[in-house]
Amino acid sequence: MNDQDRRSMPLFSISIVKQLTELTARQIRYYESHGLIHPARTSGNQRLFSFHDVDRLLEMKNLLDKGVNLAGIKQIMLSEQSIGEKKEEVNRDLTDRELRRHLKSELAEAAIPGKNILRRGELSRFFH
DNA sequence: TTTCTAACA
DNA sequence: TGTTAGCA
Repeated sequence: MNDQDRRSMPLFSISIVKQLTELTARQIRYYESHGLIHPARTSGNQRLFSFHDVDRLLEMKNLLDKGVNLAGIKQIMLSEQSIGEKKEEVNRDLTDRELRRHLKSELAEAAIPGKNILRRGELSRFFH
């Protein structure tokens, strides 16, 4: 089993996620209804969150504390997804120089206190 | 007992 | 977003 499988493994009930993220159940469900997270479901229709879901929620919480609204968060999360895809796509056949150019344009596109994304480590190694 | 959906004095 | 109602 690889890291991706582990990160996307549905493990936590909403009560656990509430404690981990300090968000209310109402908020967590609301964000799901807006497509920001995609928790799995038990046979009884109860949500099961993965590390990946929790991670996204934590990032959203940080943005919320910085005054970003739901619409802004949606864009950030979406652009972060495209960054991940771009990274894989780019790592295959482009030079390091071009990789940086792509990532910077993505961040500029996000046009947000992108420091949050950088601080999480995902991209920090590309900006020394 | 906990979570779910829907709806609003 | 909070909160409540009625289920599963």
